[in-house]
Amino acid sequence: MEINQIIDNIYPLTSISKDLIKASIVEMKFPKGHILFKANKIEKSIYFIKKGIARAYAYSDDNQITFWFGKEGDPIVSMQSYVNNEKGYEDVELLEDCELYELKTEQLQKLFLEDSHIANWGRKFAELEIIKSEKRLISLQFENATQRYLALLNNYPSLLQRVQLSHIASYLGITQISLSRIRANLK
Amino acid sequence: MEINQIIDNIYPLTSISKDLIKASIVEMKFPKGHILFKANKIEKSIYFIKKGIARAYAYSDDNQITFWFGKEGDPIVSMQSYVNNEKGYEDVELLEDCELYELKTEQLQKLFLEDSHIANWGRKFAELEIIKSEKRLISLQFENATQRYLALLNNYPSLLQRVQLSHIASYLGITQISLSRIRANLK
DNA sequence: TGTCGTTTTTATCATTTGTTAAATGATTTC
DNA sequence: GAAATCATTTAACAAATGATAAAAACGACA
Repeated sequence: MEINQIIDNIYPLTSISKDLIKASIVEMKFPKGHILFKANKIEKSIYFIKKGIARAYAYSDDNQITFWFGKEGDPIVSMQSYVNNEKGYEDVELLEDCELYELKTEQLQKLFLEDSHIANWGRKFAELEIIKSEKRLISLQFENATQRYLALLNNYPSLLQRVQLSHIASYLGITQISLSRIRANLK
Repeated sequence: MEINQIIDNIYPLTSISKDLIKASIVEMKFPKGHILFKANKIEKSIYFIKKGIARAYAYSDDNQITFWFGKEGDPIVSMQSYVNNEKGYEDVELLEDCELYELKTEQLQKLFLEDSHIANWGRKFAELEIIKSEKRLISLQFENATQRYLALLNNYPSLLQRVQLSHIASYLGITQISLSRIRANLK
């Protein structure tokens, strides 16, 4: 997805303000498997996915637990870094060859203070992330694993073709074996 | 908690901007048991808790499931209404006699467009809500019920004295009976 | 204090999910 | 195309949680 559309989908901006954001954006390519964010590090940039797919995970004991997937158009953000300038707890791994738009947090923070439209764009950006997070939370608390699996496929039909089941199981909060059982029961 | 402190804790504002927000705020009192938000309704206001405690819940089949607690200093927001001007899915019930600060969303939206400092305040407000939501999500996905119970008590020591165990169990994503077992095992 | 209604705990059994191990399938590499 | 590696499924048993019912504890209040 192109950067103009990504920016506009968040909040409509005049072309002047949009150009200010775009002037701070650099396009980058990374291969499948690249680790974009490392846990326990303050991330200095946020990204938008032009092409490809990514996951965020953290460790619980020795297990990687995936808690986020991002696809074309989605932002990649370590919220702890972005909001509080603190170390994040997650790795972000690219699951396909990716084309990304990089935006340095420091530059964005400057724009927030210099341009009130961009401040409102940043507000909307955060608000939309809350909605996503809240939906996911409700899904985890209200639905059982089977319902969550079906809902995920519904929201994201190509996920099965693009991502290993072990990552999906982990995202759903169950073991891969349990997901296998669920899939077997659905047949 | 007083409104000045609540506003400042989110993002520091000049007294001019802060006064603009405060001019739109009305203090209100409601008795224990009052239903502040009703599901399937567009909520026109957000609130801040001066004194008291509240919970948000939604129905799953016939069961109320509590997914949020708010105490002194916390905002009460139906995010679907606040962000998208759409119907919320939750009721909010006051669990004690409450003193609240009411802020009409429409007035706040105006302030966002008129005052860039307030726009940044609104951005920070949203960003802090993301952090809360993300922490809760991680807790639900990474921790078992016992760990979640202990973490909740840790973050919120007075909760046990102020809220029924049935609400806490529901918030933890387990039945009250299961919470009883967990508590018995901890002794 | 004693009763009533509500909240919390305990007990029993069924169901779901986790754990470990092994078998099957799919993909890569030489 | 055979071997090696990785992903997925199946099986058997253990542990955690849910459902239902009943008992115990607690609180409000006459």
